[in-house]
Amino acid sequence: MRIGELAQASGTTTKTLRYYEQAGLLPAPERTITGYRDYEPATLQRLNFIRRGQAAGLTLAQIREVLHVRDAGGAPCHHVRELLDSRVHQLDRQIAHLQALRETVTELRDAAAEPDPGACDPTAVCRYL
Amino acid sequence: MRIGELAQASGTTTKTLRYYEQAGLLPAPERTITGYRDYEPATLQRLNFIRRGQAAGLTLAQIREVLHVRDAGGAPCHHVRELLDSRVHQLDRQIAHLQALRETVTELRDAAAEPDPGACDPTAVCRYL
DNA sequence: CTTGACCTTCCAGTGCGGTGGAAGGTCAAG
DNA sequence: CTTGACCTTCCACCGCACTGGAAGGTCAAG
Repeated sequence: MRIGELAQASGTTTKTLRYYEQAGLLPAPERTITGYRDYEPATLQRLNFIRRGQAAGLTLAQIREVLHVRDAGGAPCHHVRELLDSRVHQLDRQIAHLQALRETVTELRDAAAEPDPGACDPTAVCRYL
Repeated sequence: MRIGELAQASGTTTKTLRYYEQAGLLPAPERTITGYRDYEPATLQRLNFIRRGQAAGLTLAQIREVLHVRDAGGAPCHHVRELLDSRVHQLDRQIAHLQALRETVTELRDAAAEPDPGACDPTAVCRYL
């Protein structure tokens, strides 16, 4: 299949597919006599995998590592589990951080809800922040 | 005060201070005869405000707007309240999104905790993601 | 034979908040 | 007078995941 076809089938763009190739996420496909990329249908599975990885918040670099393990003939299960595990911990930290921030910002906003411009010191810019 | 002094007093770098000036967050300071930047001490308050804004997750562009309101002689209380309010809503959305993602990723990780490489289809790369 | 959709490569830019480094001027201490 | 810390401008680069556009080749339909 040609690149436009694959792009449509996978819900992405030709630009992105060429970028993935250059970034080592997709292997360089066969070419037609005239130089057009000619993808195997299985590439669609690979792109779906990439999308699932992205949906889980993995970086393309992490996804690429998994793909390379698979391409080298290995079973990346263990590697994937580790990635997911560290991702869960990262999410826990992010969530905790955002929740604490939400507390702080909410307090600031409530304090600013009934402003008293007269009490402000212009050199401090705004006492509500 | 010179730029290095201000950088140390504010806990940032000379690079960042010049960047803030170029970005419109700091006004161009006086210069000594030899061209050195000569900051007023009040600039420290301004930098503290910028840091508080950043700590609340505001972008430099948003902080700049507040500063410009203040520089124009206005009281930015109302503007600040709106910013903080929209920031709270944004945080709510981010937290909800990350929590849902955490659920999904946790499930994936648990499924991958006892892997069965034999059941995998290499063309799908990894069935645990 | 032309039109228009598709493909190719290559280079450059996006947003965000800086950071790095080169080439050169200034200042205080010794 | 020299040394070393500090300052100046300017231009370029970081990560991340693309995106835009120019200049040109290919293909099928009409």
